[in-house]
Amino acid sequence: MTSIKDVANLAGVAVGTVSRVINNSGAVKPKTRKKVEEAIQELNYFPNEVARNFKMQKSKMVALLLPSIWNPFFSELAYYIEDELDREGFKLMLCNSGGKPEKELYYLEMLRQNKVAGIVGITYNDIENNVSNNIPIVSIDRHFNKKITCVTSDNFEGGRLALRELVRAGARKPAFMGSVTSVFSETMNRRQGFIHEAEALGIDYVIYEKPDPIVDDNAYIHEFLNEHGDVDGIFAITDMLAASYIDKARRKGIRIPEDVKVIGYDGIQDNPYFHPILSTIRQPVEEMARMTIRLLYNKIEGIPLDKQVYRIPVKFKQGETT
Amino acid sequence: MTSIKDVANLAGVAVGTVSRVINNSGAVKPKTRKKVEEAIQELNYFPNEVARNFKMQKSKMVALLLPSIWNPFFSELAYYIEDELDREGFKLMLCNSGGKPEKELYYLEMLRQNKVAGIVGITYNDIENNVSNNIPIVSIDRHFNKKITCVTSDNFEGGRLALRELVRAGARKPAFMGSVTSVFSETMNRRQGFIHEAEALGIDYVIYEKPDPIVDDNAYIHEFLNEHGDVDGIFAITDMLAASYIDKARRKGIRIPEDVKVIGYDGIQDNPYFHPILSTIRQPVEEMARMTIRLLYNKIEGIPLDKQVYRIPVKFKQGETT
DNA sequence: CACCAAAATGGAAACGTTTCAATATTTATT
DNA sequence: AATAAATATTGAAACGTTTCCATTTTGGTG
Repeated sequence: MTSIKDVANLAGVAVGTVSRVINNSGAVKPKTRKKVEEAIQELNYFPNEVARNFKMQKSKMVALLLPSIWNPFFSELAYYIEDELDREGFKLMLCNSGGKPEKELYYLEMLRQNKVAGIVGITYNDIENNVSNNIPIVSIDRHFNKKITCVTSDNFEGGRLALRELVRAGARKPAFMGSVTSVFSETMNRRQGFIHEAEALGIDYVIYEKPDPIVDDNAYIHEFLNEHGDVDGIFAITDMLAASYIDKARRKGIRIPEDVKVIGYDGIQDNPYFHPILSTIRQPVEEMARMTIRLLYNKIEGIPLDKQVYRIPVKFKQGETT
Repeated sequence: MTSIKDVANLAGVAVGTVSRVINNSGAVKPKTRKKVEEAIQELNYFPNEVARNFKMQKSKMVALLLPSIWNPFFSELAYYIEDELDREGFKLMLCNSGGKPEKELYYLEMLRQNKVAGIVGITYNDIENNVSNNIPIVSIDRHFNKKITCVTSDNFEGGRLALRELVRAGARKPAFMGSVTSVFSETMNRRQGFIHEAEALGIDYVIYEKPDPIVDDNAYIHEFLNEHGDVDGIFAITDMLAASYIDKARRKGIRIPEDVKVIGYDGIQDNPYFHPILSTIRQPVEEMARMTIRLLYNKIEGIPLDKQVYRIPVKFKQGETT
């Protein structure tokens, strides 16, 4: 492989000069620059980025650590994250943890050894405590402790909005469905917002929490259908849960939205060809992604952040289910 | 940062010895090994992977270059690719090209500078000609020239299968819909298989090709509906096109599958909650992903491959539309 | 105990950059 | 034309590994 030394030789200058040319750093005479550029052309030289990273003791690689890229919410997020990173010449390394703590730790260790510039984490562990060194981290949707910066949609407001929309659509007794047991997850606030708004409006409501996030949705939904025949509105904590509920409810002869209005959370549907088109609280994925990366840049450059948690406003997206 | 030198000092040995310990290479006395391991513990030392990559002149990074991770087909693919890579300690770098040639070239250049171990390409350019150096590449679904290895689903067989299933479901006059203008794309074979089988069975058929892949599906589908009222079976070249067709056909009062049977291609739906559940030719995404990576490993290690194109069998997946 | 082969260890070179102090060259000023 | 100041260039050190040759240590054998 041709190196900076070969270029220097051919151009008849010292390696330092070539370095200054390719980095546009320091002064170099136009004539010299030309010679060097010609040599670069001639030899088809390109700088060895690995050597640079090594010498500089830092890379332009950011890791995205998430449960599964297969999940459409995460893949949309990844899309925008990559786009934003690319604007500053950063590269994206993708790590699927499967949500398994041991895999998260394994990746964290690997990332540290690889001296990545930063990490975007969507994790189930208190990663900050495990990353003993100081790789800049921004977390999405979960905040564990005071040290870690978190970007999230405004879950509380989303919960309030969902309740209001259900009521506006005619629901008299709305229910909250879903699992919020992941203690550090921001999702708990969706429930809190829902409750807060219901009480503010003096509306009768049901909280039907799923005790264990792992357990099968089917049994949970069936049980709900049996126990709460009087509910006429559902706020499901995710779109997937909403879709699953609708499927089962319809099989029981319940009409959506006539009998029961349903609102999800996320806004994963990006085409209008698959039904039901969910009414949902849309997470501002693009904005979250871009903000996450810009905050990470600040951290990488040591610029202090003014907040610990950044909440991005959500919007209601009208579908066919309210 | 603590380096191998610090460990050597603390353990009272030479750096070479420490290196042999952490790499399990060469002989080292149990007693010495113990000393070194203690020092490593004590100092919380971990090897600098960047320095290693530099010294070894190779990294364990594989790049996945694709149009958009947001596309569910690609995100599933990426999921399995990452999983397979991880088994051998390789890492995945994600590059969204947006399908734009200039962006593909830009990324290719960057990957070369970063000395990635290999590339998985889902591209619209004849990348092999642009990657003048010899980074190992495996392409998915497109093969441009004789040099580049390609993994694809068995598109020809998929086309035959689609035709057969439409006929089996009762179609008397099936049509092929979609754009195959991307010359190097393997997708052309879907059409060819469809035609081949129709002629073998002596079935009347329609080829309604979309001339320009960029142009809006809506107009194309409307035109089709006006011109081909007698068609009672559709093989759409992608699931998305199938879903779009179904949406528009139903608005016109056409019943699916009673009036027209529809089969897509891809198998992107992985949950049964959104309708229509498409009958489709399912690409064996997981198998394609794993085979791609294993072929790439061979290329990385210089093991010659026995074929140029690897076709993985497809399966018909019954949905609600046939 | 002396000797030898085998095993273990030491230590320097090399990988391709950037950086910086030292030196050389150019330009401006008188 | 001499000098000072500004500009340009050189070349070596350093980054943290691995590797390989040279040297030392070990253990077994006669």
